[in-house]
Amino acid sequence: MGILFENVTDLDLHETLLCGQCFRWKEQPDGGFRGVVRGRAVGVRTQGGRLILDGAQESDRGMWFDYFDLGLDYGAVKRQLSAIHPTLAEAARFAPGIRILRQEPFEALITFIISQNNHIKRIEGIVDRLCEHFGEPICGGEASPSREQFAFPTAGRLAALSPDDLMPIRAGFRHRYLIDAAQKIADGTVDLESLRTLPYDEARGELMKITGVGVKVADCVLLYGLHRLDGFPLDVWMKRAMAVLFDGLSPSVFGQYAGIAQQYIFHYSRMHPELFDN
DNA sequence: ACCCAGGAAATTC
DNA sequence: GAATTTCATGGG
Repeated sequence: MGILFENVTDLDLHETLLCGQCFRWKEQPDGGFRGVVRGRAVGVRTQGGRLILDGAQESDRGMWFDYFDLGLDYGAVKRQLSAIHPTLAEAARFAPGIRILRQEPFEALITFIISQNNHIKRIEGIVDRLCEHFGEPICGGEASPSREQFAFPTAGRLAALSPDDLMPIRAGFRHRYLIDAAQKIADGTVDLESLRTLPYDEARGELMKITGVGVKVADCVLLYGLHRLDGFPLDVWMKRAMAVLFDGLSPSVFGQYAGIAQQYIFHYSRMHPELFDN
């Protein structure tokens, strides 16, 4: 069981899955990755221009095509972005295989609430514990040599909990934010799917109805969960990068693919922390 | 002991 | 209103 995509370009799994946009893919000793998307546990690897999904069902081909954003020509995007600023061109050359995944909106919401004032390493640990404690165990799919795999928890399941029930995941002051988010999704106060087409500022405003969601987390949810590529999350790394590497330039110059530019710059900055020693 | 982490809420000025 | 403090937790 598996799915094969041929002639895949501009995709490097290491760059795409470990650049800080997602938190559930685990690198394997053979260089592949194992992870869970929309309740499907798979292994993923590349061979030249081939993308191989071990344990995936043929009926999910479209879902995986969308997840890795294979319908967008990232070569063309890079040419367009690289013409805007030489440092952006360099950042894109540094990790030319980054793609913006189409993650589940609710998962993006929860994981980026967890991300606030936190390290990526610790975010991954909290998300793992969240799934192990409150996600449905997955049967079938990719054989799991080490450990059972779990779907990301549903909003309904989390909405029924109280903040103290989250103690085992050790997310600290974020527990009440997570429960508030789950409740507002479960009861329809915030409709994530409607945010795909809403004007950007209105979509952001909807997300900010949730306690614990400010401008930055909202921008991350819109970019990584709803594929709003015009979003440009400004975290501590990006603020430093714009100030130091782009001389205070406004992100608006990056246009409709600003979100992709952001990911090149974020990854480039994180891999070159010495640029900001002062 | 002290500092910071893909921020945002609560408090204070 | 704008600036500062606090919020759990863990690693350096």
